[in-house]
Amino acid sequence: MASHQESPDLAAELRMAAFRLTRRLRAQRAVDSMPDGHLVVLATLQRGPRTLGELAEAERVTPPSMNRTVNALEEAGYLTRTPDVQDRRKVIIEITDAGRTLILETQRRRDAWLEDALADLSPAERAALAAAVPILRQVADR
Amino acid sequence: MASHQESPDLAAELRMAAFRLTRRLRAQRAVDSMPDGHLVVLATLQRGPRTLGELAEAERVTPPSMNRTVNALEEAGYLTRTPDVQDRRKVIIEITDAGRTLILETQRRRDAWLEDALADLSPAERAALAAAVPILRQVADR
DNA sequence: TATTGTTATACTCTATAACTATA
DNA sequence: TATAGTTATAGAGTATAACAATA
Repeated sequence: MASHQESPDLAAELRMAAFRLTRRLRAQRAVDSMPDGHLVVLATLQRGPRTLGELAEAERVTPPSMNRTVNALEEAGYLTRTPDVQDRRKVIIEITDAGRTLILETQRRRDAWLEDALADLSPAERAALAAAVPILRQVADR
Repeated sequence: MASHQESPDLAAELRMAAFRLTRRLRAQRAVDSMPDGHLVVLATLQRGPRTLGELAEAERVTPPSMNRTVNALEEAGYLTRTPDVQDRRKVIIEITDAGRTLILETQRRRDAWLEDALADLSPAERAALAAAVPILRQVADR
């Protein structure tokens, strides 16, 4: 049936495994009431300031929708808005220290759960995962 | 600092790779207007009939919320409700042929995208992924 | 009296359309 | 006239509280 594949169902099995894993990871949050979408925005801002439009495009969400998310995060003190001096139509959105702390705490919790799980594996199994990670990234980024 | 780990950031890297991959996969749907939660319910029903409470618990959602989802899927013809003859408080929810078709089509599309991506890899890379899949599943199910 | 499912109602997140300010 | 951001409004999805039917 399948021609070149070592496992005919590699795609299906990889899909299911990835969905299950992220589902478990998603459940680990620093602030349980905070929606996942908000955390993703903060994670993006951690890599540098963005305009509203850039954030909206990065999350594949409409500008009004992103505006609401940004409003909530601004009110909570996790980011700041500053008008762009070059083009005053634009607004520069930057993460605050509180936002950075929140992100780090969230990632720490998620990784703590995952590290626990990985610690139960044999060294060979961990090596197999480590070998797979760059390939997974390559597939996801293609 | 890290003691036993081959890559100190294996957990963080695996987390990011898994999130990216599922994000891409989630974008592939058979019916674009259908919410992801609805598809997951149908996927559960594909493994056999369930009561409303079982579905709600499986998705970690409240019964009223699941009821709305089930209403929508029933109206669309993707599942049926039948009273339980043993315990008439219960309702047996079963997937229809239309629902099965929808699920298969969705999985086919998602896997088609993934299979395309996997086809670009070398046999060694595919083998590395195939070796990682059961370990990923073990981690996710722990 | 407890359990299963459902209805009523409110809140959150997202979208489209319309508006303001700037280029 | 076009663009960046915002406001107004509406449509999903989920939650809590209250209710009906059955055990």
